[in-house]
Amino acid sequence: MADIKPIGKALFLREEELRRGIELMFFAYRDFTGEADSILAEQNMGRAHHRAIYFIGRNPGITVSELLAILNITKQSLSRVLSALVETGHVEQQTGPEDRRQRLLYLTKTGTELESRLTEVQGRRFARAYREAGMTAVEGFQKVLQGLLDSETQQQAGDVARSRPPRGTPDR
Amino acid sequence: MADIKPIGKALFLREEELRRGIELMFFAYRDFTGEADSILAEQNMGRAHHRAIYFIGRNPGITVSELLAILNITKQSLSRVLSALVETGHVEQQTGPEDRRQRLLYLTKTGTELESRLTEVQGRRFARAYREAGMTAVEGFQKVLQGLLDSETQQQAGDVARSRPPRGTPDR
DNA sequence: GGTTTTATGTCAGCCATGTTGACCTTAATT
DNA sequence: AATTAAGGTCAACATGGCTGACATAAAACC
Repeated sequence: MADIKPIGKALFLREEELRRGIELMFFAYRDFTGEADSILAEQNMGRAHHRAIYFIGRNPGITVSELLAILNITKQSLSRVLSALVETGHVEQQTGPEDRRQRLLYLTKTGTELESRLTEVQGRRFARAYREAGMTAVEGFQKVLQGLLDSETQQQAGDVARSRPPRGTPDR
Repeated sequence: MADIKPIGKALFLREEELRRGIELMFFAYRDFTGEADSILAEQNMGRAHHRAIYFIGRNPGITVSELLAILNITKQSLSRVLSALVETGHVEQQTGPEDRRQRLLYLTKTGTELESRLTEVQGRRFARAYREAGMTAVEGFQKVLQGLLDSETQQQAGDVARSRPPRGTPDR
């Protein structure tokens, strides 16, 4: 910001810098999801299952509507995945105690185990990257990713991080 | 690294920090690709087309094999997309001058225009995020994303950034 | 010079995951 | 009693991965 450079070169640098970001995002996201994808494939699941499991694990007792709001997909798409997860015993649905139309979602033991395994491999990757890059870099990383979000997402993303008060545990 | 904290809390913080990273990656990637996806949808294209266009634009004269190595998909998947792009006049294939089995890939004028448009929207998003976050943050961002890559990808990603010597322009 | 390897293409079919649209049920709210 | 909200279901379609099988042309090798 402080230095004044010849406009031509500044623009060139800027474009290169931006392209570098675009490419890094592509490669990093691919590799970041790759390991989890392999584990999921063993269980005949895909990324969609992973996302559902992840956010249910993060927000026990979340409603379908709330989950839809996080994932930004149609209820039909989510429904397919949820049915499969209930079928395979990874997710449990409980009728809402106050509003009985709602189905509150919880991970079962199996679901929790899978979630841990998946989060662990992804966590390891982050732990390595964070360790190598150092604390300052991590702050910058988070700051930039925050800035890449749509403004509507910035709300949500914060909410997830702040973690809704979980709606009780399923009585079993 | 330097500070010694009660193990319990340190682990809790660590896990929260890692989950924050995982979630930010998910949301940021989704929003980052969202705008481009809309533009592509207008033209009846998807992300796969975008990736091909992007990397051909970045490496004029790239061979199908090289492109496959970057994208990490099967030749059948790429072939489908490339055929479509040739059909719609976004990409041109030229038989390799030295090895005539190769088809060197180039963007046409139309292809270049689309590439610019797509890179521009994504670039704008990055430019905003970079500007808001500041130079130090950007460095950290790049460092962490680098660290998230598979080691094989680290090579490639560097190569793309360093940009192969382009193989001539198509003679028209 | 004949064999093997490489680059590429093509056809067919499968699967996961997104979409839209239509329609239904149940229950809370007004 | 009527409306709204939560949720499900069915059907159909598109995209973009995948595998497997097979074809062709040319380079490279022995």
